[in-house]
Amino acid sequence: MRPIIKAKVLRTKKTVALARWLIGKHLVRRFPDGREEARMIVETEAYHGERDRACHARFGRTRRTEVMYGPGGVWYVYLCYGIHEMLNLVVGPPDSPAAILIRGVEGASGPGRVTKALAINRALNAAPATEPSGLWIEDRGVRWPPARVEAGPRVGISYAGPVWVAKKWRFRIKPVA
DNA sequence: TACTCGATCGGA
DNA sequence: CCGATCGAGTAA
Repeated sequence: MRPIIKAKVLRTKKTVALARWLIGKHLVRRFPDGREEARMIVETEAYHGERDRACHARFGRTRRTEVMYGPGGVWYVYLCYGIHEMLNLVVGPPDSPAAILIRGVEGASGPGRVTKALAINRALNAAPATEPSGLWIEDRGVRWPPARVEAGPRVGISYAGPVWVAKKWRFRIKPVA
């Protein structure tokens, strides 16, 4: 059996805790030609609820954010700056819009690079992340000590205002100094 | 319909 | 520092 993460975990744990928990898990991609590639997640960011002024759900329920209002365990993929596809994992129970941006995996630092490296685009929006279809997550047993995971402010959200910029909802494995 | 601006990146 | 490049969201 593949160690695929369960949807229940993604719907019950809190958003920020899940963003931290996701570090060390593996993002597994099955390309259209059947080939598979797995990369460890090394950087994430949490976006939680309509109150979070940095979250797309701050405008409420719209065509784009609809997927975030469904149950956790599916992908939310959107286009940013007209160029970059951004990969997010929807988490939480229904009607609780929240998502985690995958900002980095082994060999690809930056959300735009992650999707480019694994050929991910909006065709995967709303697709399940908890079964071996096109893209899913596995727990392959990697455990990083808390001291190796750094929490810091989210990137590129200055429009959200100081209160939300200050939240340390970005997680990444510390570079080996 | 006419704006504005973005959860970024690569090049100058 | 700046341009790319397009669609979501707002205002009208």
